[in-house]
Amino acid sequence: MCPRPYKSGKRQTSAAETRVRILEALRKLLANESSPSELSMEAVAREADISRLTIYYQFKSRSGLLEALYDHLANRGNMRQMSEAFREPNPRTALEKMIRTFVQFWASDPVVIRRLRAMSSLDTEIGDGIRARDFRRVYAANEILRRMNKHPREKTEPQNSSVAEILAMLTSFETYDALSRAGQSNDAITEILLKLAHATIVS
Amino acid sequence: MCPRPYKSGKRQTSAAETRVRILEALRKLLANESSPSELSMEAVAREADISRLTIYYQFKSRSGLLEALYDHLANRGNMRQMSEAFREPNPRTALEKMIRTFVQFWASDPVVIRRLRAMSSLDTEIGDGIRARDFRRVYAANEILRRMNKHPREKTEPQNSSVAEILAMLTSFETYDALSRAGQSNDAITEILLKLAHATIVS
DNA sequence: TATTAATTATACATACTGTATGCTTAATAT
DNA sequence: ATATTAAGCATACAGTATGTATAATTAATA
Repeated sequence: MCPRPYKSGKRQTSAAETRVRILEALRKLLANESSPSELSMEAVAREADISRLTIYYQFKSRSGLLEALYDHLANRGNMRQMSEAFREPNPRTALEKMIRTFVQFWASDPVVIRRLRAMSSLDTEIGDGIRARDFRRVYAANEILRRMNKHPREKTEPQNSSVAEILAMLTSFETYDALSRAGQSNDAITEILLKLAHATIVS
Repeated sequence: MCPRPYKSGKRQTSAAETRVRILEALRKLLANESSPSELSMEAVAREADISRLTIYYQFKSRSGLLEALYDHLANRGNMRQMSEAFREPNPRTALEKMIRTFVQFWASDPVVIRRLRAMSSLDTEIGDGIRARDFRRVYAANEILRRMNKHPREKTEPQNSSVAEILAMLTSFETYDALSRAGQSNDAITEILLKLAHATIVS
């Protein structure tokens, strides 16, 4: 009857390790080209060498598991570099760093990201979380444009208000994926995006 | 024991009508925003007011049904305009017509196309068919570039060989969808793509 | 020593895919 | 006119998936 908090300790650490092991198992299965939609909770549990019910215990549902994977991927890819890009005083350099950061991130695990995003298009639960993260690129681009003074407070010109959205589109996974699947190297993609971004902001 | 061909007649016509009714039912279910992944063969059968087994009879499997939908959508959207773009003698006008054609097509049923493409990313059976159709845009862009004499036989410059792939990326559904979801109108998207395409071919 | 978090085992309800078998009906061929 | 066939449907079944309920186990913590 007495509530005992159990703030932290080995148990929490152990549980966190379990979560990572589950997420890594999921990532491994999704990365396997040969198994496209053979993604069952039981398969993930087998791969992680734990019980199927532990997944439900740690991540409420299938959707919860997949949503957690997106943040896990952001930690694996170097998405922390984005804060570095924001600290960059020169806005043009900031834009360049933003482009390079996202190319590197999308390239870190394209197959997994592609499939995860595909599932999010079919499941609103996951979809909302990913769309919110996608919108951060619009915000980041807007911030950079504001610093360039190319984007004053007055939004009279509709041409200008769409620039951030175009930059967000250019730095999207889908843009990277289309060019990557066409055989372009990551460096080549970066160059292409830098040029297109430049053409966008000077127009 | 005697083989009787049964070439054509009312039965084939009736079967064709059934196929269309099934495809339209599937399209309606996929277009319904509220039902994301509640897409079962039984639901399609109910919507089409036929038996579930008729779907398997007409389209071998679930994958077969979804693959058939893509061609069905191409007929509904005005994809026949692409041949018109090809007959255009002026290559710049041809590129413009290509962009307008695809914007119109993607806009014809974006929710259905998005989900269908998402499923194709998870199912190799459907995925191959859609990737083959996507590649037609690279071919079309290459043809237009060839007519512009911007793309001679010698492929010494890697810069030039990637132009067609960039144009194919710009006319992709994902590019349209990113801009459309950001709130851009179809006309605005067309203008944006025309500018980006222009910036690509003059670089 | 009692309590609790984390994990597991067993079982179950529900739903979906795909196949097998056979039946019906209307169109078609001889 | 009669046999044949395509199209569609009813029932049943096997296999697999998600998610929940219940209870048991183990190790960490109060």
